[in-house]
Amino acid sequence: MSEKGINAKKADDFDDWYTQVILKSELADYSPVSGCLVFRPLAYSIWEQIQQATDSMFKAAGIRNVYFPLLIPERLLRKEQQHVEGFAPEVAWVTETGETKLDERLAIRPTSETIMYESFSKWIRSWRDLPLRLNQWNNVLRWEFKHPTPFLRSREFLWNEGHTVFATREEAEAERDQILGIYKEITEDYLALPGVIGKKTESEKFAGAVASYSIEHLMPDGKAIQGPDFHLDGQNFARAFEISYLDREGKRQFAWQNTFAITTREIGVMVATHSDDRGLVIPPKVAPVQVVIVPIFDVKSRIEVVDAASKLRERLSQIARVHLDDRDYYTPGWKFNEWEMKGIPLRIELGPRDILSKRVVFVRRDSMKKWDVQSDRVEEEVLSTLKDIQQSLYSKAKAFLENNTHAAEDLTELKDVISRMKGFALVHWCESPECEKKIKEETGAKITNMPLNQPEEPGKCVICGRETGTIAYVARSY
RNA sequence: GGGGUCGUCGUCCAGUUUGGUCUAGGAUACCAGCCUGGGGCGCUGGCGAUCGUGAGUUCAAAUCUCACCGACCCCA
Repeated sequence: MSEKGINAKKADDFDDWYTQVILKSELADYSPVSGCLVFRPLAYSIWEQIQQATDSMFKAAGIRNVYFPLLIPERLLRKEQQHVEGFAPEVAWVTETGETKLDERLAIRPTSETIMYESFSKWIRSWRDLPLRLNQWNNVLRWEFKHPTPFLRSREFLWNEGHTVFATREEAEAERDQILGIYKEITEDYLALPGVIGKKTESEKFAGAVASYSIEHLMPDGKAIQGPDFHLDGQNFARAFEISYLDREGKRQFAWQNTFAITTREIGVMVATHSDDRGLVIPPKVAPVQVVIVPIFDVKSRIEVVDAASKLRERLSQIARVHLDDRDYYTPGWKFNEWEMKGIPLRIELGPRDILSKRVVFVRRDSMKKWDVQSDRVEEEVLSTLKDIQQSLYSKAKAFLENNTHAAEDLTELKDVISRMKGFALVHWCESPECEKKIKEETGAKITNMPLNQPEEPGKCVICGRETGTIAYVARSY
């Protein structure tokens, strides 16, 4: 096989395999700037699917889109103490234009809290102005020091950043489950990616937040990676930016705020989770092309076959995103390999023999199963197959997550779970920073998050043995 | 954060150990033509590289030295 194919095995050499899948499927490419990836059409169209699905759910929830500038004046970035400390090392600055040095340097946004909240403080005057629920789809830049990995850790990435403002703490906190519910639906039902939902620890929470929540995925190499997140900001930013309103009694009150995000990292998690040694496997719901029709013809049958394939495409375009590959300078075998590499969920082959017997050949990408379908049943079979692939990818990933989550009672068991079995350990934890730190030192793993539904019965902290009602997920992570 | 491997046509690699044979070789891709077409098919011809960047050593550097940049791997 030529170098077009992937020559690393997912099971043996995960990192090499991951890089090859991304480059060879033409999802993305490296750029001249380290850590800044080129999203090729395939990756970008997957992102558009994620974006459109998420965006319509946000809109249904009453959230509106805005766009704020890329550049943030330094004085704004410095307004919230913990926020600036959290991001300072990773911020890139614009300091001059042409030959002229700027009076005040401008940060390239690592996130937009500070520039948005400057405006919020002007816009919010009365309880009638609340809630204010805004979102923007954009790019952000964080100059990471760890070495970048395509999609999973890049310096520039694309995301949504939701920024909402409420009159009361209760309303703000109620938004949490709504947003996490949307992210859960996107990750599970669209990307076929299961995860564990929970609260981040104090040391891992977002810079400036009161509490952070996340969906954590498990990668095939047994390491956890943070997915979408949601932050309760309390009144921290409201106080720093003077976002206040007059309540019904005419009293001035600080507002309550939240922020939330899903990023292009999900594309990387999706690739890593579902794909195999042949290349990408894309879940049907986010696949830019769900069905590819490959006509098979020789000189004599060419016109007849392409004509039949075009008619089939017309029919199927009513129910699915379908592409007809009628290029005549590649052989069918060549096309099979290409579309498999690119992860298209379902292939339909149509040749002279099929026309005679009024059938077509189906091949599904996830299982590579091949079977005949009668021509008059094609629509029905396409719909049920796509649905089944979507379901099957999720079930497989879910089983992997469950099979790689183990309870650990003490440090010995924890070490065993982390180093030997990989994946998540579920432990009791006394919530002390000392024990959290010790987990990291002793195992190289960290607390990813704490499940929202905590157990009724208390247990003993995995490190110090003190009684505690808190359980937490621990894993090595990206 | 610490350690390691590597950088040569678009891509993957040989050549570096022992400087001269390199006017840098192969495969693949690409272009033209033929042939084919149910798993990356075959044949002929063609295009394609100031050897990552910069300095140094030398009569002579892809090859030796130093610095920088970048990619990848392992560990925390």
